[in-house]
Amino acid sequence: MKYNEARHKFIQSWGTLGSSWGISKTMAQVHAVLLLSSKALNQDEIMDTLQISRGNASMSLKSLMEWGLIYKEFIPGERKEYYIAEKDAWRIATQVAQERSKRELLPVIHMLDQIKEVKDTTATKSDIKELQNVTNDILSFAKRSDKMLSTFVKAEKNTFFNKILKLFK
Amino acid sequence: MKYNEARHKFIQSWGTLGSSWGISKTMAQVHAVLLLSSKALNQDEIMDTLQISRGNASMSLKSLMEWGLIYKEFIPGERKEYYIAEKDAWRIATQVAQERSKRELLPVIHMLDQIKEVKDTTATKSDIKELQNVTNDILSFAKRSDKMLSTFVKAEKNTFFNKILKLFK
DNA sequence: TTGTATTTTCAATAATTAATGAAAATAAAA
DNA sequence: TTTTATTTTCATTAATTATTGAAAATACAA
Repeated sequence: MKYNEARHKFIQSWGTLGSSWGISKTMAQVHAVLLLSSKALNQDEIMDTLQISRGNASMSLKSLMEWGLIYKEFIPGERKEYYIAEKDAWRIATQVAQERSKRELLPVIHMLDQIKEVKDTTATKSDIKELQNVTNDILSFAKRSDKMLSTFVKAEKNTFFNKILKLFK
Repeated sequence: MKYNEARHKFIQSWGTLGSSWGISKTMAQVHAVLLLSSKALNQDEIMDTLQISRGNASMSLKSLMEWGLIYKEFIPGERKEYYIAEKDAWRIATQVAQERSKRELLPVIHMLDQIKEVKDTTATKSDIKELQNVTNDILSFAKRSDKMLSTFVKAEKNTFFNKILKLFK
C-alpha cells in the first residue's frame, strides 16, 4: 500500500469512529491529521489538507482543545497558532471516556437521584416497585462505572493497578 | 415527585443517553418503557405509550432484539407478540459494549492491520515513521481493549474477577 | 493610535439521520 | 382455501446535526 492511500484510509476511518463517540466526523479527521503529523500544524494547513471551511476548522480545533485531545504549540516568530495532537492511545481513550462520562453519565445519575423520591398514592404498588428496582440498579451501576473510570484514569501512576492492567494484555 | 413525572423523566433521559450510544432515541425510549414495565408489552401498547408510528415501533423493536436488549415472550392464546426487557444493568452494559465493539472497534482494527503494510519510496521517512508509530500504538491498544471487553463479559461467571470487580465498588 | 493578519462567531444552507404511514408480506383463524 | 389480524418494509417527509462563508472580534505590528 502507498503512503497516501494508507494516510487517507486512516483519516477516513478515524472520522467514522469519531462519529460514534459523540465527536463530529470533521473533528475526528482533524485529530487524525494531527496524529499523523510529526510537526505542529496551523489552521490553514488543516483546512487545506481536509478541504474544509475556515469556520469548520476553527470549531473543530476548539472542540478538540476542550476534549483535551490536542494542544497549542507556540512557535517563535510565527503569528499563526500551531497545534499538536495527544498521541498516546491510553491518554486519548481516558480523555474521551472522561469527557463522555461528564456529558452523559452524570446527567443520568442526577436524574436517577431525583427519581428515587417518588411518593405517589395514585399509582399502583407494582408500578412504583418496578420503577424503584430499575432506577436503583442502574444508579448503583452508573456510580460504580464512574468510580471505575476514575480508578483507570489514575491507574498509570499506580503500580498496583498497572499489575492488574497487565492481566488484560 | 409523582410516579408519572418520574416515569416520564426516566424515559426521556434514557432516550438522550441512547442517542450517545449509537442507539436511536426512540429505540432507547422503547427500551425504557419495557424496563419500567413489570409485564410484557405488545407493539400497540408501546406505540400508544410513546405516541410513535407503527413503522417506527416495528423498527425499534427489531433493533433492540438485534442488540440483545429485549426478548419476545410468548403468551398463550394471544396472537400479538409481547416483549420484555433485559433488566440487569451489568448485562445491558456488556451487551451494548459488545455490539458497539463489533460495529466500531473491529472495522478500525481491520483498517489498521491493512495499513501496517505501507511500502512506499516516494513518501518521506519521517512521514512513514509517524504513520507506523501511531497505527501500531492504536492497534495494540484496540486489540487489548477488545480482549479486556471479552474478559469483562465472562467476569460474572468467574470468582477471581468478581473479586477484582469488587475493588471498584 | 491605525492597519493588517488571524481567529471566532453565527445565520443561512446543506447533508445526514430518523419517523411516518400506506402498501406488501406474513401468520393465524375460519 | 379465504378472511382477518399483525408485522415489516420502504419511499416520502420531517427533524436534527454539520458545514459554510462572510462579518465581527481579536491580536499583533507599525
